[in-house]
Amino acid sequence: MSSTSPKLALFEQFALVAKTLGHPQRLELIEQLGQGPRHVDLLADKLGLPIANVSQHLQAMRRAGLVAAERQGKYVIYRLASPDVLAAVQAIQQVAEANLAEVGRVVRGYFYQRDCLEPISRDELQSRLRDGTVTVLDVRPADEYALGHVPGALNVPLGELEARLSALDPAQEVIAYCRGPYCVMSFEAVARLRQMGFSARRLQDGMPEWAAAGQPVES
Amino acid sequence: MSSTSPKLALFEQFALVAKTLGHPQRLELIEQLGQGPRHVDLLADKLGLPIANVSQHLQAMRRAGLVAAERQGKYVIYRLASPDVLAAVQAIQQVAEANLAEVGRVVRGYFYQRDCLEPISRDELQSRLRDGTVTVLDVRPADEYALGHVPGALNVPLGELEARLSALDPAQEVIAYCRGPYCVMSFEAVARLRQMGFSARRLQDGMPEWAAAGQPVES
DNA sequence: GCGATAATCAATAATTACATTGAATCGTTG
DNA sequence: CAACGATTCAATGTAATTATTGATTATCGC
Repeated sequence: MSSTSPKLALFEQFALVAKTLGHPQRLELIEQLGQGPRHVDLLADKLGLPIANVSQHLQAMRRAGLVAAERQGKYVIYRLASPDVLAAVQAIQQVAEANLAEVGRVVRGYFYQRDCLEPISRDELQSRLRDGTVTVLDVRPADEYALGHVPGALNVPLGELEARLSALDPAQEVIAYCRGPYCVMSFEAVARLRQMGFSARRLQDGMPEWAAAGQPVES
Repeated sequence: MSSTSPKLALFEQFALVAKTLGHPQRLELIEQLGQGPRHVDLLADKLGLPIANVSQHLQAMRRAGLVAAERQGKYVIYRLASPDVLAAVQAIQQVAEANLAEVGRVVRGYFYQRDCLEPISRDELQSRLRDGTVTVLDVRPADEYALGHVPGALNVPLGELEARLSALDPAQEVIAYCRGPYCVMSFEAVARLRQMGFSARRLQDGMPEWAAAGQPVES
């Protein structure tokens, strides 16, 4: 009566995708890969995990159709299999934020407490970039900046923020961004900048989403 | 330097959501709940699983913020925690369909082979319903029809299709729908109707998506 | 209150997922 | 072609998931 065999086969494949997403460090890998293709060593370094472990996670994700790999010289470069992957992760985050009490608590308590202002949208930033009325700050580590950033953005990693304040024009609004909606770095940067008397705001989401939205990337 | 503690806590919650989605029969439960709230017994019956098993799956999903439960008399009624849940499942299905060879094969081979025509969109069906120029067929089992269906739709379960052909006006186009994009029933119905000389098409997706899109539901 | 029905809980055994270790490939570079 | 670096593979023990069973709680109708 109902469809049994092909349907189960499909659902098992869907489940494989979801199950493979169901691991915090694999989500972190996706966050990294969302910023651009990376090789295994670098990813292992970023996550602070043994290389073999990361390699196995990446292979599991490859089997689930989440990432793709390509050999380049002695490196194996991994990248997201398609932009759909980021969309799926975002959809899951949305469910968690809406329905899991703890997530809501952390997000509202730890994140938004430090930033009562609305973030600036990607489109708005684009147009203000053309006008030249903003300073854009990429507060990620230097290597992530090097692999792709918003055109014209200055790379000022969080740790160097205070030391490099003098490079900023106090008259211009500062827009900070980092890895994505659940990365605290841009929140932290905005909070500190405001304390210093700057007019500062966050960019909506972060780098992976900027690239995924088809905005230009400079490297 | 980077955010460690609150971020890991968040990612673990996200992973919990994804991991909980990573089970074929839990996806089936979500498909059922996407059609409307249900109690445990009925769900167990639909899936052909022991009640205790379904109950445990439902509780796991409740812990992950996917479903919500409410006691009504001696029944416990479960429902999707939010429409986001369907969106997340769809995003995962999209990843699977795009990047997993086997899924693409099954979908194209088993499903689309039987339906070379484009499905009709929800909005188009709405407007043609107002004009009265279509017959809408709900080919799901009677009990699922009873719990909510497209206004004006006739309930003709697949098994009874041939027996009830006479009730259809051969001059009108027939639109069939069932549980969703990966349910074969409407494909099957359309194929048989065409063989009988009817002009038949599928509705895009199915009931859960119809309801999730805010379209009217009759019960 | 007493059965009857709906659902959950508790305990188990089987399976699967995971991190870790050290060895084995693969490609480059001297 | 040998040595090296990047990655994968294979094997291990541990932990987490899962289905199943039977017992237990909650609610209704009488």
